Amino acid sequence: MTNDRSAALGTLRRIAASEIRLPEHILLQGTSGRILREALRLFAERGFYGTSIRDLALACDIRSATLYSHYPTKENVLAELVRIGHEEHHRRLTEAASTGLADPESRLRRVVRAHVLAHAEFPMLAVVADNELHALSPELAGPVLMLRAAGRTLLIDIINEGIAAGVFDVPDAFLAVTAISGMGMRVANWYDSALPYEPDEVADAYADFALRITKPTP
Amino acid sequence: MTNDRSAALGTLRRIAASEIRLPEHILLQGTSGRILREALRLFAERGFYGTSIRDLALACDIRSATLYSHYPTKENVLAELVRIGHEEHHRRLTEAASTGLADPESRLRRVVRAHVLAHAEFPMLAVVADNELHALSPELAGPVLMLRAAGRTLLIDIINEGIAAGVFDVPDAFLAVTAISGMGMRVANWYDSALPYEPDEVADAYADFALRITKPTP
DNA sequence: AGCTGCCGATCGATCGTTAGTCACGCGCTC
DNA sequence: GAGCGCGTGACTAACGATCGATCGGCAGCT
Repeated sequence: MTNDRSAALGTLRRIAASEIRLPEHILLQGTSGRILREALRLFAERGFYGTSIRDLALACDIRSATLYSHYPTKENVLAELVRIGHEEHHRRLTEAASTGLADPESRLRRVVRAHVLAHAEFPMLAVVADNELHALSPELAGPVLMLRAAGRTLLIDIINEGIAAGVFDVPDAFLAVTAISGMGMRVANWYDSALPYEPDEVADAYADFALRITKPTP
Repeated sequence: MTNDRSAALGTLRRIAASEIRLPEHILLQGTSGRILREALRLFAERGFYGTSIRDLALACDIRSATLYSHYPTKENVLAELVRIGHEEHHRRLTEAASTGLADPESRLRRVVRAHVLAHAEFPMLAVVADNELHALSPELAGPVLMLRAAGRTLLIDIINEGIAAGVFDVPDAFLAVTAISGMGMRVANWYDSALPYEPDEVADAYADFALRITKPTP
């Protein structure tokens, strides 16, 4: 028995969600789109190395060679997904940070909401972008790493700004950032639209948690 | 160029830590121990499917055939690591929950501390146990799933107990549990002993965050 | 001599990728 | 409008490499 990956399927899911979702502005017409969608699902469930070109082709109901009419390599398919995921996440974060009231509390609430919403609305995309990034070569991952750094900086700045203004009081800003961003990232692993929570509710609750963490305790 | 995974190595780490650590009570003598240690590092950095038997053998400075003198299959090596990780985590959690003051606030603080400590002291073990569990066949993963469920129940019970006693006030107990356990799990990905934080400090800070989340706001 | 731990050689299967071919539909010229 | 060239997208077949796993045998020890 050399390789029976399917034996473990359906029992131990790495991600709860089962619906394939991508941002609406991403065009998914034709075979290229179907490949991207099925790759999203398979990479999220089994990982990049756990999915073969033939697995992906089978899911798309095409032959494996046809994949190469649409994407140069398997790695480029992953790179496309990782890029889409990070760009969507970064777009939402920067918009949340720059729109609306400018006080640290309002900004933090909006940014955490956006962070959590992105992970609840696109769980597969978030799981792939977060956990399969390491499978990319440096040249393909480079642009994405800049987006990640920018997002991290954005959150740190808000926290520090709030501390400086006296509206936040947290023992350690770095640890607060890791906690807030970390709990949001994990949402992608457990959230499922079958749960009795709308993404909006989760985002509101987590934004509340973030403010409880950062605001002064009596 | 069929398969050059090493190209992506050293640049995009899935885990910050680089020190191979296992609980002290685990015997690691001889070749079997070296295999387990190197498998821990490789599975944490590249994933189970991203690590070949020959990669593992090379890291241990033995030939791939020798591996099978110590473990029946590659999957069994992973199963052993996943088992150790979950047992250690569960042992710490149950001990924290049952020792010391019995009020919900004290228990929550101790359990979150234990949860975070386990992830900061053994980041590789936590990453493998959390993210590679899906690569196990159902029969090998079964026992571990029970430990996971027990840990989840433990935290939920403490929260609900605190709510019933009136010392906790949280909009939604389930969401609070996902947030608290989620932020702790992510610690394994970013914590590194080279950072200016001791595991104890992180655990204290996160326990503080958990109580800020659960305690009533003024 | 017998046991233990390790290794070289190799198995069949599967990996990512490529080459070559063929059917279809478009816009072109006559 | 008919015939044609051509790009597109799909296919079959196969490549060399690597996969997980197996086997017999050898060296060193008791």
